[in-house]
Amino acid sequence: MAPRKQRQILDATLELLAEKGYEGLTIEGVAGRSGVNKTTIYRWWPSKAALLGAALVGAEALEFDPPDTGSLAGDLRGLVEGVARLLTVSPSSDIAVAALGAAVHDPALAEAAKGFFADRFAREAPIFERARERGEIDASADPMLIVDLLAGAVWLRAVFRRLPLDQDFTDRAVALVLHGARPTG
Amino acid sequence: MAPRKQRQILDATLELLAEKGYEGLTIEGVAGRSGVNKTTIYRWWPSKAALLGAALVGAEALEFDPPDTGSLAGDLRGLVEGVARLLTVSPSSDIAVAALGAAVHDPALAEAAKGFFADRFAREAPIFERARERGEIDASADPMLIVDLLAGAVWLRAVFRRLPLDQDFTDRAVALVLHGARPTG
Amino acid sequence: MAPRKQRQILDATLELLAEKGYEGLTIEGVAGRSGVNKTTIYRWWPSKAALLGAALVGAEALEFDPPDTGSLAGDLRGLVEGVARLLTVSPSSDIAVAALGAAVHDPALAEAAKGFFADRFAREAPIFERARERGEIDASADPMLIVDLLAGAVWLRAVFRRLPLDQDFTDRAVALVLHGARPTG
Amino acid sequence: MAPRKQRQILDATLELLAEKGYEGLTIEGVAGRSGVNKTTIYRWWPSKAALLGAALVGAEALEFDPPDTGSLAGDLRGLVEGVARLLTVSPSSDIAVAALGAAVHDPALAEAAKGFFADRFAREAPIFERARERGEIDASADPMLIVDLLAGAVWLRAVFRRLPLDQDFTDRAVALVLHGARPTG
DNA sequence: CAATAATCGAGACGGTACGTCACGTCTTGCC
DNA sequence: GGCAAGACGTGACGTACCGTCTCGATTATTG
Repeated sequence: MAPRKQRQILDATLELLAEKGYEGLTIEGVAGRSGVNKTTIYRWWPSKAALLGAALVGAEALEFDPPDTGSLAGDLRGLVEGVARLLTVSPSSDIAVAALGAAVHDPALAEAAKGFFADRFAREAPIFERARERGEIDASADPMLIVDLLAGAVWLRAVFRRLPLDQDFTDRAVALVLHGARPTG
Repeated sequence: MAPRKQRQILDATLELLAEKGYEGLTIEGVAGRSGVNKTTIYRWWPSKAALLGAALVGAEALEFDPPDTGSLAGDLRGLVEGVARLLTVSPSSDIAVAALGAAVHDPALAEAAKGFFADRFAREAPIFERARERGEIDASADPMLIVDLLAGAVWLRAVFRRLPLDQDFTDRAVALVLHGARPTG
Repeated sequence: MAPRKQRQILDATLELLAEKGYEGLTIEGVAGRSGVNKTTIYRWWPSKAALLGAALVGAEALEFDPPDTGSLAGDLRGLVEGVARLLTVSPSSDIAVAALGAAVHDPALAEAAKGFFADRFAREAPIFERARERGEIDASADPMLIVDLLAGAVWLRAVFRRLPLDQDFTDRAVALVLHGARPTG
Repeated sequence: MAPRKQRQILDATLELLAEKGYEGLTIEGVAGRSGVNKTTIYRWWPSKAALLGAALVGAEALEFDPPDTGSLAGDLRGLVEGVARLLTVSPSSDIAVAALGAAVHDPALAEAAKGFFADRFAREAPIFERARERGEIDASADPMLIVDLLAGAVWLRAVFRRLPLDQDFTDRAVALVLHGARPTG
């Protein structure tokens, strides 16, 4: 009913992904690393993407604790720093960037990515509830838009522009978005 | 001095990328499609990534005309719509998304992506110069931050969240950023 | 534990060797002819030479029945004729000549050739034992020298000089060697 | 009317043959070694075999001085030793063995080999004329048979059996052949 | 001494085979 | 039921040489 060797297989999957990237991640490699026969992997996961998808569920590296600093500005800074860390500091960056990059090519991973972002947002939402209670934003503000603007910019800079993401970037980005989202009147 | 069959090869490369994605793009496939021998391709480009990098240079699908509507709001809406179109409408989306996704895995393509974004930004900069002359933003505004926030959010939604990018999204995103970047006082 | 397609592969190898010679013998050709995949061949034999070596073991064309005519002269004539046939009559000549020619270039085949000649000599030795018992040669005669002189001359004429090997040659060669090896006193 | 770079090309051909054997001898390699363009070689020799054939003509390593010791026995010993040296001592062995081995596979080289042996025999014939004058053999003796027996045995042992060719072998072989060829009565 | 050949270098190409890697499938038998 | 072991077909990889072609550049020689 359930693969006895699941743990070893999924662990090896993430290790190899972090070490060699998505293209270097092979079923045979996972089999070798985890000391399991190749056919065993195929019995449970139909493809590399499915295997990786399963491995990512519950990957500690992608764990995420939403900040709660007492102010929206602080929380948003925390968010940006968290995303920046996720995308630039090993080993989470190896896993996250490779997996998200692969999601572009593969429907199964795309679905996983969608779930990942949905789940994340559910955990980020309280930040905005608290902010609304504190009067830092008004009801019409769009929390998902705000996090997408910030996280998107971080992705773009970290992955595509390959620019360093320093304190200054965080401050400016959060300030701009915050300013744009502050309550009218 | 120069590959005689360059045009055919690079054209076939982009076609196959659009049709089958990055993983489905093979040198042998390009050779077959372009009516050229495999060795001829290897003579000029050392890898799939290098070949794709070369093909992307001057790819019409990635052409980009910065908007000039007379107002910063209009220009930014134009930008967002342009990026959204690039990432969601075939065939440019097939090419752009696959290529950017692959840039995550490959240094050569990462470099190409960096160049692509740098070049794009150079063409977007005049938008902000005009806005400054019109007094829509002040000197301290950071144009690259603005475009990264907007383009990043578009990428996130189009590629990772797989959400539709409608008129409403454009308006809200531009409004927020514009509001946050408007001149103080 | 053992290649399931061994028979088909080795058969095809000998066929192609006979048809196209050693240089025309290719792994891909053998794969095609035997209806087997190239990788399957490489799984079991590391090189063309090793494959051919394996194919030659037990090749019917190289089978050899030592003559037993009742006299040394007759047996030696039988030997010479046998070698001449081996080296001049299809298909054994195609196989034997090509394989021996290739042994010159390849250590693995050289080893196979060595074994072939050693094995042959073991089967020829009884001829000389019988001759000794009959008093046709004395104890000091060197059987291997005798067969090497005869077989060597056949090789030289058949392969290098491309001279016909007729009855007359056989008679003269055997007579000379026999005369030289006859018991003293 | 004649290739200007002939010397360099043919020299390089023999060098490479000696170094890497026949299979390792490539037109591109010869071009590289001799500092000549590949097309220049193809302009003058249609194939590797033709090139090698040309290179072998006048190869010093194959030079041959027929012995003249004053007795047939001595001359034959000289012959055997000469052939043994040719086939076992570098660099002549590298060239001769490789070339003769390749002659098995290629008509052009086979022709060259034929010429080589014919030429050699023409130079060996005087040995037997002198022997006849001295009364060491009678008119019916067949010189070519004698040299083929001896040279053939040397080839067999040196190349196929990989046996050492010592003084003893020479003595025994010559004695046997000589004894068999001595004048009757 | 220039005109005119012969000879060569260079660059680009299609083509065959190489030997390798990873894929995904199947069968058999152990635990 | 889960797994290991082994054999296999398949596609693509990146490489080495093959043999050919075109176009200029360089030599000789000869008129």
